[in-house]
Amino acid sequence: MKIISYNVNGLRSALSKGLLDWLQAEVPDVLCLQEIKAGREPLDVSGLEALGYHVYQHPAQKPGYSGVATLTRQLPRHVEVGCGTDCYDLEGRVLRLDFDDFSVLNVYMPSGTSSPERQAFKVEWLHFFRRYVRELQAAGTPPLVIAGDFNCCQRELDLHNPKANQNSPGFTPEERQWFKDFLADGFTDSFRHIHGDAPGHYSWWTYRAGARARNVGWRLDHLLVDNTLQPRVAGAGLLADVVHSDHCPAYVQLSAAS
Amino acid sequence: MKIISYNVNGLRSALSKGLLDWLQAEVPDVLCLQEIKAGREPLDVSGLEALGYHVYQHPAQKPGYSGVATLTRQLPRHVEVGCGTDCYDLEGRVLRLDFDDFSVLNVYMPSGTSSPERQAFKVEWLHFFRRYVRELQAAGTPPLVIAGDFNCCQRELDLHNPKANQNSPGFTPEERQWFKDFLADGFTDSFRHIHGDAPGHYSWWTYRAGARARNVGWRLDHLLVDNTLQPRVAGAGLLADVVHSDHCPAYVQLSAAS
DNA sequence: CATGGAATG
DNA sequence: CATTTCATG
Repeated sequence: MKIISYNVNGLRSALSKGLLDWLQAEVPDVLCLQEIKAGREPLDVSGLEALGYHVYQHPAQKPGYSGVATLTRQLPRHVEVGCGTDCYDLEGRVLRLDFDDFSVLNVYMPSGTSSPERQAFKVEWLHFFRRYVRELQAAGTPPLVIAGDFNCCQRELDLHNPKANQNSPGFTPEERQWFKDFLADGFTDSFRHIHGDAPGHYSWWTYRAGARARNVGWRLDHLLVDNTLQPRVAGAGLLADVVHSDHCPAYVQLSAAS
Repeated sequence: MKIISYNVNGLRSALSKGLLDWLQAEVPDVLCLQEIKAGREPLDVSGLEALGYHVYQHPAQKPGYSGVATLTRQLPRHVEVGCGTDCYDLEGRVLRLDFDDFSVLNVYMPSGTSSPERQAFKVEWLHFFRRYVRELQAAGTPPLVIAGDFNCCQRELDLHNPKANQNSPGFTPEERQWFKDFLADGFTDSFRHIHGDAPGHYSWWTYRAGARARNVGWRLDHLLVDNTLQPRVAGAGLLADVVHSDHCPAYVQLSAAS
């Protein structure tokens, strides 16, 4: 059971760069896409469906902005679009697919880089999201795999230049603490579980100044699993040579339920 | 003395498609450009200057919109930027270079295709322009060569489909009458002077539906010369195989003053 | 259909 | 630096 999270920076753009060929070779069971950037017309997902996927979408209200989609080979037993709070759902950030023994929560967290107002919005979102996840657990949702672009990371080894970014959106003390607390609520960072303290593994590089070629990046894309699923984590990693976007895909491999 | 009028649909775009190479081969004495689409920063014209041209510009106020520029090998004895009426000059439509024995008036006339309001604005402009040219003549300006994108034409043989466009902006009865009156004021259409009633010669083709390959076009770009210059018109034509834009260049060749 | 800008990342 | 939509032609 392979689950991939991939911020595609425009699904149409990624498709034009060969996303389908990659998908056909990779064959994930579940693929969580962020920043699909749907327009006013619904996206044409026939190519994805032709590869055997059921496609669920949560586009933003604003054309060309944000939006998530989840693809799955197996039919989910329930699909939940959005999180029930308008100010977030208008931006198309959350999509949950429940399966028998786990649930995949696809999330695109806000970026704080465009303005202090958006950074404040992001921090509010983070606290909302933590509460929201607790509510899902209390409501009996199957154990969660949270797959998405978190737009933040926790540890110094999660970005190339931690010193210069102590107060940059995505690595503020507040966000780092939030991430720590979130994990302490009962989640495992599948990448660190498999790779320990391995440095230099990133999932996003700015397009500017040849950053990707120099591996000047951040690990912003995460697959967090409920601790009850931790024994099933058979593999995890980043597919840094996949280049349809300024992000690369992140994956987790789950062994069958025992 | 070769004078060219060319609506480049974005000077940066045209430069990226090899405008300099063409210019170097063509070597006009004066080149009138329309729709330069300057941004907020001044356009980089160093490549044009390196070919030995003095470059004069009249950009629009709005970045990326309209704007004209005139290039000349010889220094003009006077340069007049704009026409002195704000509502037109904010759109960067007029630039005059006076030489000893003639004057080159570079003009980009408004398009009426985007709305009825803009068509009304265009018709007002046409009447203003006719008066303006009369005033120039009365003020002792040297005999005019009016070079530009007129965004209209007069005769049925100036567009591929006159029947279907009887009321289209650019070929309304009002505009056709205006054109006739304008010529009657003392101007010669250099193209018709040389080519008579030759059909199928156009200077603009919509980018849509492969119109240029099928020569479904309009002759919108004109070099009108003061009738006193008519004896000097040694050649005129359209360079339809020059493809930096949805327009092609139009030229007139003047023999030396006798 | 193409340009150049804007907002967003 | 790249994506998308927008106004304009």
